[in-house]
Order: sequence, then structure tokens, then C-alpha cells
Amino acid sequence: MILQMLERLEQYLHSKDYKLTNPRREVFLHMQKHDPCTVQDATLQIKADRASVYRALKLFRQLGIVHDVVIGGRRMIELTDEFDSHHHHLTCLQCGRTETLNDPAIEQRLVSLAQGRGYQNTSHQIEISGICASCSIG
Amino acid sequence: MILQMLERLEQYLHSKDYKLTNPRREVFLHMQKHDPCTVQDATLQIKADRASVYRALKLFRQLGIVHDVVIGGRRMIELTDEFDSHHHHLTCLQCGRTETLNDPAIEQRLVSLAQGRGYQNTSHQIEISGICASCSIG
DNA sequence: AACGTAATTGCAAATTTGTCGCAATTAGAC
DNA sequence: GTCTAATTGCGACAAATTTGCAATTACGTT
Repeated sequence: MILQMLERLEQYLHSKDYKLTNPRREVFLHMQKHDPCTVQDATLQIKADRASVYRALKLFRQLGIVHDVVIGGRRMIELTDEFDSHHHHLTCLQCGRTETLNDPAIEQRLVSLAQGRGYQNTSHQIEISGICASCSIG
Repeated sequence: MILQMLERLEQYLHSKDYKLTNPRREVFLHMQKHDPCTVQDATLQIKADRASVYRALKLFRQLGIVHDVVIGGRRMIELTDEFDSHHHHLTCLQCGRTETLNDPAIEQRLVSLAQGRGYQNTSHQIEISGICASCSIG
């Protein structure tokens, strides 16, 4: 599953004349395991220079492989649809756990809203936060 | 209209035992005029020390007066529902202009999705981006 | 309307986050 | 295996954000 994604990444990078290097692979694999994650988390846990992690993330953003979102006040990096099927998140502000969320009806509605206003080539992000069930009990 | 909001802010701060100080007022008024705005924009334009602007924004976040979103890759600060009715945005990645977006049906659906999973006290953000009509023509 | 005081500010220094130039290394084409 | 342009790691830099602390201010009390 992850290997498939890696192959997809490689093809995608090559199609745009970029190489699949070690730092880029590490960043991508880390994202697959920890999505969404903070930049700090990435720079600390990945065995590559800080600057290279930043450069990989910058490239990934440009290529639309990841994008940034703010969850519970913290900036986080998230894989896009193409590289991870779980696009949207539901995050508990207390315990910090994150669930994925998929609702085709909402997706569809957002797309047509944007198109209705003349927008092309749209993308969107949805993030929900609150206090999860186990945290409200405890 | 803005004065009403200011009064609301004052009451809200006092109810939580915070004072309505000059830096806080300046930040709030700036947000009313420029929503959403970047931190940089705020620190540059507001006549208060940088540190105070940061502190005011931090407090406002804690109190749920503002929250952060990422629009077109840039982190921005936005008033929440309580202090400004235009919650969601539609942003052109080319010209950078932002329109507001309100769709009660989506709002409602997001709330019930979260509640369906046992979440309390939820809030959400929706950001859509793409290329606007005039930019795709030109 | 002056007073008292805890909260808040401004400043300067520290820390954290992100970027850059450049010599050394590496991915991938041949 | 060789070649070469792209990419890395490093250390220096620049920008963004936080913090300690003495001076100031908001605002309840008198």
C-alpha cells in the first residue's frame, strides 16, 4: 500500500523532472505514517538535514503533494487527495487525536459552489475540531 | 456597527476577567477592517509593540475571537462567527482576492457529522481556492 | 476624581523557524 | 561504470515568535 504510493510519488516526480532522493523519500514516508504532522515533528524525526526537509516540503507543496492546514491553532502539513485518500479531519482539541472524514456530498457541494461563482481548478480544505466523546466523559 | 462589535468585545473580555487595553482594541479594529489578514500585516500596521500584537492575537485565539486558516498557502487570521458573520472564504490563487461564502446547508451537515461521532463544542473551517472567472479569461 | 493594585505593556534579548550560498555528493541517463 | 546536472548537508543568515522584567495602565474601590 505504502510502496504503491512511493511508486506513484516517483513517477510523479520524474514526470516533472525531479529526482526521488533520500530526503524526499523520508519526508514522504513520514507523512504517510503521520498525517497530518507539524513541520517540527518532521524535521526532528527524519534522518535528513533540516534544510532538506524544508526544501522537500516546499517542493511537495508546489507540486500539490501536500498542503498546509491549521488544526487547533497549530499549523500542520497534510497529504492531498492524490497521495492519501483521507482528505479531511476531525480533531479533538483536548487529546489531540485526529480522525479522518469523508463526505462525498459535501465535497460535491463545495465544488459546485465554487464553479457556480466562476472558479476553475478548485481545491478545498475542511477541518473540524471539538471535544471528542471520550474526552467529554473523562 | 463596528462600535457595537467593540462593545461586544469589551463585555466578552470583562466577563473573562481580561481588560480592554489599547493594543487589544487596535488589533480588534484592524481585524474588523481587514479580515482575513496576515500576522505580518497586523504587526506592521498597528500602533502597538510587536510583542503586544502577538500577545493579543494569542489571547483572542484562546478566547475563540479569532482563528487561523491557511489560504493559498499563507497562514491568515480570521474573526470567528461571533465577531464577524462572514466565516468562510473563496480565494483566487492568481489575483489573491477573497470572497466570502455562506452555505447554511454545509454548515449544518458538518455540525451533525461531528456530533454523530460524539464530538461536542465543535467549530470548523472551510477554505476553497481556485482561479477566479476574471483571471481565467485574462 | 484620586488611589491602589494586579494585569498588561514596551523594550531588548533569547529562541525558534525558515532560507541561502556553496562545495561535496548522488540519482539517473547513457 | 561514467558523466553531469540536480540535490544534499553544512554553517551562516534572516525572519518570525516568545520571554523576562521594569514601567505603565485599566478599572474597581473609596
